[in-house]
Order: sequence, then C-alpha cells, then structure tokens
Amino acid sequence: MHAFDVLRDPVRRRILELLAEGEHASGEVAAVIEREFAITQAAVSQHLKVLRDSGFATVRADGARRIYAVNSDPLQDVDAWLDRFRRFWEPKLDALETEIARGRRKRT
Amino acid sequence: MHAFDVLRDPVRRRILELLAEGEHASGEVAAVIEREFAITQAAVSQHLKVLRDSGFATVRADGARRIYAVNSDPLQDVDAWLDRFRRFWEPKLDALETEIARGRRKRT
DNA sequence: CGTTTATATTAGTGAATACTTAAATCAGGG
DNA sequence: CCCTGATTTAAGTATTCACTAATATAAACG
Repeated sequence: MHAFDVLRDPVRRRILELLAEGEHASGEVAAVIEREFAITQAAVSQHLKVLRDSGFATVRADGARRIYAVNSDPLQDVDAWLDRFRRFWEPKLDALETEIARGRRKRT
Repeated sequence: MHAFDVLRDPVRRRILELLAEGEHASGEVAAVIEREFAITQAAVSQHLKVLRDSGFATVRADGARRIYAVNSDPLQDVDAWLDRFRRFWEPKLDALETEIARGRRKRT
C-alpha cells in the first residue's frame, strides 16, 4: 500500500496526529476517534492495522494492551516526494540556507 | 476533495511531476501518461479535471490547446501538515538552523 | 463550410475499501 | 479455571472512484 493511499483516510491522519504527540494504547486512540468520527472500536482497530502494515506505526505489547507509536519513515518519503515542488514556495535560498536545508533532510 | 485524496492516485502524482518540470499542454501530458500507464486520453483528461478542481493545477487556453501548470498551494498545505512529524527525522537544529528552517516556511 | 485536430464530458461498469456486527484471541485477576 | 477487559479478525455490504467507449465542443485550416 502506497504512503498516499494510507494518508488519504482522515481517520488515519488523525490517528497519526495523536501518535505524533506520543505513544498511545489502542483503546486510547479508539476513545478519541470513536468520539470524533462516530465509528466503532473495530473500525479503529482496522485502521491501526493499516498503519502497522504500511509501516506508519509500530506496536508493542503491554499486558493485554497494545501500545502504538508513530514510525516516521513513510512520512519522510512523502516529504522527499514534495522536494521537487519546494522551489515553488521557497524561491531563493542563499548558499548557507541551501546547505542547511539540504542537511536537514540528508542528515540522520 | 482533500489534498490527500488527490495525491492518492499514482497517475495524478505523475502528472504533477511532469508539471513540476514546466507547463505542458493536455495532449503532451496525455502522451506520456498513456504510454506509462496504458490508459486512454479521456482518463487523463478526467485526472486533469480533478487536479484543476482541487487547485493543484491551473489552465490557460492556447488556441485549441489547454496549457496546464502546477499550483503549489495545496502541496504546501501537505508540507505544513508534515511539520508536526519533522522532529522525528530532524532531531536537533541549533538556533541558527531553526531560525532559517522556520524562515523557509514562513517567508513568502 | 466540412474536415481534422485537440480536448472535455457523459454514462455505465468493475474493483477497491471503509464500515458494521459478530466472533475469536488473549492477558489478568478472583 | 472462569470471567472480564482489551484488542483483533472475519464476513458481508454499500459507496466511492478510476476506467472505457462514445459523444460533444471547439479551434484551425483547406
């Protein structure tokens, strides 16, 4: 599944926003999403599965709970795809800025 | 239609890549896409309509031809959405870099 | 004008997918 | 163990949407 297929769904984007704030158990995510989008816990779980399978999120067990965290690699890929359009809104970088802007993406 | 709904389709992404290189007539885009994706001119025209309606592309007439150009505003919105995840792959910026990185996005 | 070239639109169809309900796992107490 | 809570999985359904084929529009040109 391509990164943009994953990000297309507003529920999944919202889940990623929540995970960007920090780790959350499946149930915690579900509580927020159920309220905001009026869908069932099962639906949220299915979305979490998509995020897992596509590499946007990682999981670890904590007893019966499943703790989710964001994995930014696929988001970084999206960011990289946007590079070819950046010149449209980042008109003129001077040498130093270019150097740093490049570094910001290349550097681990 | 949300930006990510538009970007979800690989044909539309490819069209935007072509337009990122410069303006192109509908027929020029169609020629490339027909070859690369094996779809008809009508399908390409429908994708161009989506890009128009969603604000990703602009059109001007040149006789019977329609010249398309990319409009980066919606792409910039996507870039802004990614901001909340940047800290995951841009660990520590020093003061100068932060200043410049901020400027890169805020400045017109 | 009639024809050709460039492009868009319409109608219909099949595949993908997000949802619901129901059932299955599975860890942790009492 | 059995029960409860937390979570996932399965099956079925409805909607969305990208496509094709056919048609429409409209400029260019003899």
